[in-house]
Amino acid sequence: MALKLHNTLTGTKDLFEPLEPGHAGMYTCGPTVWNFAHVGNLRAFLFYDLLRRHLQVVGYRVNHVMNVTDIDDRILDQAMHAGTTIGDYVKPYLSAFFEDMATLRAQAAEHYPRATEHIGDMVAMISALLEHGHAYIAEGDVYFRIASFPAYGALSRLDRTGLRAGTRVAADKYDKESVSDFALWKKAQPGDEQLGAAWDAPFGRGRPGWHIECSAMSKRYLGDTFDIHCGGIDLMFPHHENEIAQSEAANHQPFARVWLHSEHLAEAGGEKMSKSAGGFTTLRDLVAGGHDPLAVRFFLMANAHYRARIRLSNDALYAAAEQVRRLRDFAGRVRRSAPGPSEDQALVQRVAAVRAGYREALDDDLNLPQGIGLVFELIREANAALDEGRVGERGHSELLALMDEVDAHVDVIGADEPGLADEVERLIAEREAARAARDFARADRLRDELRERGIALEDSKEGVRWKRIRVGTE
RNA sequence: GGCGACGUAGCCAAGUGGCAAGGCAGAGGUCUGCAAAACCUCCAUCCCCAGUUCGAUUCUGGGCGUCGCCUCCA
Repeated sequence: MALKLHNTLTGTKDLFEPLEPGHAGMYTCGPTVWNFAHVGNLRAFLFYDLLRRHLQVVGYRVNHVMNVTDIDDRILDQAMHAGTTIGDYVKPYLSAFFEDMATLRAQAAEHYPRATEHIGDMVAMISALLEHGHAYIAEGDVYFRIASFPAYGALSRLDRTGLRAGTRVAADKYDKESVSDFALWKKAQPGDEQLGAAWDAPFGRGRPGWHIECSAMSKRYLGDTFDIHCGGIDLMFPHHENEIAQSEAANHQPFARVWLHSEHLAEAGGEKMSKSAGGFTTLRDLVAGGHDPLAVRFFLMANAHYRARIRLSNDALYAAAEQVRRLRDFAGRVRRSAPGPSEDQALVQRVAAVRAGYREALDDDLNLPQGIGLVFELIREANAALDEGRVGERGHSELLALMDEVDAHVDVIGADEPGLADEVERLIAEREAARAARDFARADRLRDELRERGIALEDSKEGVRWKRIRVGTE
């Protein structure tokens, strides 16, 4: 079965057909590095990760561009308060972003263009828009003329005539021709020079509006028309709508062919997580709270479908940690077990069926939760078969293949185990000696000590196994 | 006010016009020196009311509830 993706433009799940056979170009709206990314941001970024990984699984060579917005109003405000330049202000948050992505095991994109490094591309595009009457200058600012782009609104299906005669919109600037026209370029303000936030342009010194960066940078790295554009659902309007208008008006070519939007992560109370709405949770908060980053990754990626809203909660995170543990325990068990003498043909067929079902679920608009459900069901059956020695050569290799396929997306199974410290090894040996001497009190004491240090032991016929566990109580 | 989404067990969640995946938590059991892991068993009239249908959780209409977008936002 071929890959189907839910395209916001059509509103349906459509067969994915790339412009160029075997290649997939994707542009994903990245972070604004004015602060740490919150878990809701990270959910979107892990959705991108799932998409790029599955495109690779299907066989595409992926060219993934993820922009970094390093200039916007919030950054300007913060830099001004901090008495520094936007470049310096942004630095720690930029590295924090890459650290978080690494902690969550997100694959690196092929390009991470920064807005401030592509001002020239933006200026060129704005100039083209001005030339063709799609933009106009008003008191030094440049606006996009929405009236010049009749197709505006196709993505979000927003009826602009129903716009509320709003307080905020009207209170904006009234030198715009229409309230919906948006800024492409903002005239330099007195403080902007010190912040390092002003550039020369034929239409006056200033700084870019927010939307233009994505149009300019996607063009630079992927061309006028490209395969996939992703973002959080809140970017659909107006950001993505504006991108389409700018790009298609400037390039006279269709923009992104497929639009994918991921749903929000909500706070425990059910409300959308965002800075303006109050508190927000970062990955660092969760890790400090004792949560395993792998559990966070699994929760954000596999707990629910990307187009379903999810709520962040400790319980959900603990449940995810258990699922990760179960996957890892099972994969480890298969890996270390030698194929048994007898082969349960029914099991072999079951594994093959689950492999196919898993792939089919992912091909169906990246339905990882469904695929994972199939896998867990099989794990129970396979564990039983392993208990009874019914897994032969075929079953063994089928199971290994399945777990590799699962890990190609979730990437929590092969995540490195830290090496066993010499001291821990010594303690295990000591405990074994105590057990052999039937000094169980001493053996249990040693096991408890290790547990307190995050090492859990499992006695089995093949010997003592150890693994890392979450330390402390919740 | 306009547009839209969602409501499945204590919690998270997939899904389908025909006996309701999966995970977590819980109860009982097998195994174990004790544990852990694993396995077995148990745990849902799919928000309410109408309609269409042989049959609806799934389709249609209405209601109630939750949330999102319309304004910076992943």
